Amino acid sequence: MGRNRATLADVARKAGLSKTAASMVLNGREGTRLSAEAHQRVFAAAEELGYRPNLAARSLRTRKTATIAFVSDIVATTRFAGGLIRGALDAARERDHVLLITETQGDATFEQYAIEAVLDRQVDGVIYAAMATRRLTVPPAILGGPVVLLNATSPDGLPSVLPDDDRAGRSVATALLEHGHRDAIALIGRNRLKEDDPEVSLAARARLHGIQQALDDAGVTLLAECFCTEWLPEHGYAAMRGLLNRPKRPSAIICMNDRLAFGAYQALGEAGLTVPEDISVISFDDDPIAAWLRPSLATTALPHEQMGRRAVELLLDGGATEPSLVPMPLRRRRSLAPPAG
Amino acid sequence: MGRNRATLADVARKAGLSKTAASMVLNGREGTRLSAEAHQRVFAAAEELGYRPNLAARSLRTRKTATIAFVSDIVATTRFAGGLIRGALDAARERDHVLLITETQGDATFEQYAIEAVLDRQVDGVIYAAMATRRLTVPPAILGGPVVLLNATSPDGLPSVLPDDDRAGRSVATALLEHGHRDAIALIGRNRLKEDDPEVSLAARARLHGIQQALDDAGVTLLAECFCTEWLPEHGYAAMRGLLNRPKRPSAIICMNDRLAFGAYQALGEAGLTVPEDISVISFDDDPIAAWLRPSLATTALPHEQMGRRAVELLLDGGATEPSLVPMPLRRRRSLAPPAG
DNA sequence: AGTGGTCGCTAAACTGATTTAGCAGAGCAT
DNA sequence: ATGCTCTGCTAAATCAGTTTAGCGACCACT
Repeated sequence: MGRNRATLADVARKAGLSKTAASMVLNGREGTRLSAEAHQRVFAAAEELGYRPNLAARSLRTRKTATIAFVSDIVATTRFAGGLIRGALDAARERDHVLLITETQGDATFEQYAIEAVLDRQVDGVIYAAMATRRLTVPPAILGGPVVLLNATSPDGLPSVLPDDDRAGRSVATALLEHGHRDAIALIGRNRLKEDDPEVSLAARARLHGIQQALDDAGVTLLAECFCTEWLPEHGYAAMRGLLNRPKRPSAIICMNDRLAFGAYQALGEAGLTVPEDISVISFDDDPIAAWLRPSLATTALPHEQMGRRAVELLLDGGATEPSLVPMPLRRRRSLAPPAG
Repeated sequence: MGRNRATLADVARKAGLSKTAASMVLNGREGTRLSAEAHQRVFAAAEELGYRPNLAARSLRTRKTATIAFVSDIVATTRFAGGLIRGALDAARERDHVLLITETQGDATFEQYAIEAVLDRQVDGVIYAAMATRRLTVPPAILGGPVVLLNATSPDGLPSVLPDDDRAGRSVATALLEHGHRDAIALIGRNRLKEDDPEVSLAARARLHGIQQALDDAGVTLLAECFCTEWLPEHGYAAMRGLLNRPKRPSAIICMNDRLAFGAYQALGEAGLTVPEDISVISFDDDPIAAWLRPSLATTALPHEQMGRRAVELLLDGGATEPSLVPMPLRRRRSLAPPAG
């Protein structure tokens, strides 16, 4: 790869100047007194030779690699990761950086390996990303340089980027209230583990909190709350069936994520009920399926790209130490309507 | 990052030997005549200092970085990419390599930039990946070193990795034949553009070919074929509705991908028909939604992890120049049954 | 004439590894 | 005593850049 690339020495020779001069000109160093003509000659030579610096050599001296490590537990390879990586890639490119991606798969040995691998390559900083929004402790090895937590926080007070699930919870509840739903709103996706253990999830608690705040403010209480061991379609399906067996049918459902909502749709369809005429549905994440459902599902979007971008910005430009909360925009879609009759 | 790491010189000093000796011992060089005791001392010193070589320095000398570039048009950030990247990451780790990921977004300027960025970092090879299985021409700049095409082929005869869509087509059709479907099989997702232009898609043509071969072999002809401008749920929905308006109702549907099948499910549900009792459905991709649908959707899985893995293997271990076809396993699920009546 | 300052530029050190060439000493044969 | 080989190790070059220290020429001023 990259055999016979022109070196700085080649450029200098062609320009009839020293390596020093060539280096200074190409780096646009201020305060050097090289003549305008010398500049011309160096630029011309570099251009002609198609010169590109060898970054390995440069970083040996400067201890900068213009490379960021993106270390994740498992996020890099899930459908949720795409946006995070894309945002990070974009922001990195804008700053002339590049991303070295590794995955730990939640395995301590792999994590150790991944971190050594990136540190050996002298990365300028590490973005440590988690698939589920949660609290974690970062491996001490990476604390020697800049670190930003993505979709996670740590007790160390490291800079971090999180989605604003609390406000999302409020938006979701408020959207239902605005449509006139009050005393027949049900919630699918309560989960003690997720709500109580910040190392498992921060989102569940925050979403729930936001929802309850907004309902409290309106003097509304939930008609029912369904607990789910996981947030997968089958659990949403089961929960929805359970709800339909109760005496009072809900006028609206809040699902803790879109997959639950997908399951709820299935149960509603089987029961011969239509969304939103019979029941409104709203949820969280803006998974691609949300837009594919019939009718399309109102939801609050996890701002993955923004988050990835913000992480790079915090890492390279520095920034606040308190968690950086990224808003989750509400996607108003067809699954909302005023309560029937 | 990585300030005050011990250097080889530190190790050598502590071991009371030269850098040369330390380097040779740590690299396990054969044919050197260093004493067993010297080995001990070097290992002990390295261990004690937590020595890790500076790979920038090493690669300056050796021209190897143990780093692979993963350049993709847009694949890195879509739900389809996860598996490709995960497989590549796994295989790379097994070979002590790491992945530098960039995305071109299909934009020539970005592509140019991405390629320069990775070449400047002296990567050992490039995996050039496409989101849609298709033919493309690779930018000449990367031809200076090893290249493997992932989910793509090129006219240059570069090594490439493709899913075996043709065989998948056969599997799909055969699965229906085995269930006894014959003269009432319909196909959703014909698309001239995808079928005829290899720069748009190779999969459509191959899948179709496989399907038709299997049907021809059984002396069966399709009941109907629906053309779709895109392979999204809404198109599957529309196509399915069209099919249900025809005089003879199909006993089974083949969808060219799972999203189309998802749309078909929606139309079937609205029409009050049940899968698989009234109509069997089978498709391609094994998108996560396939398992979430009710009933779960039989499909042929795009072997993303295998493909990513294979790409790294071809790149590092060398290999055949003809396209490497990775089998697409059939996922037998609940959406298949013998025709009604 | 001597001193000092600015201008325009370069030699050489430095980064941390690998690799080539070769040295000192021991052992042995002549 | 001389020459030879083998053993066990090291000095120095090298990779391709950046950075420090400073040199020679020219000018101005006292």
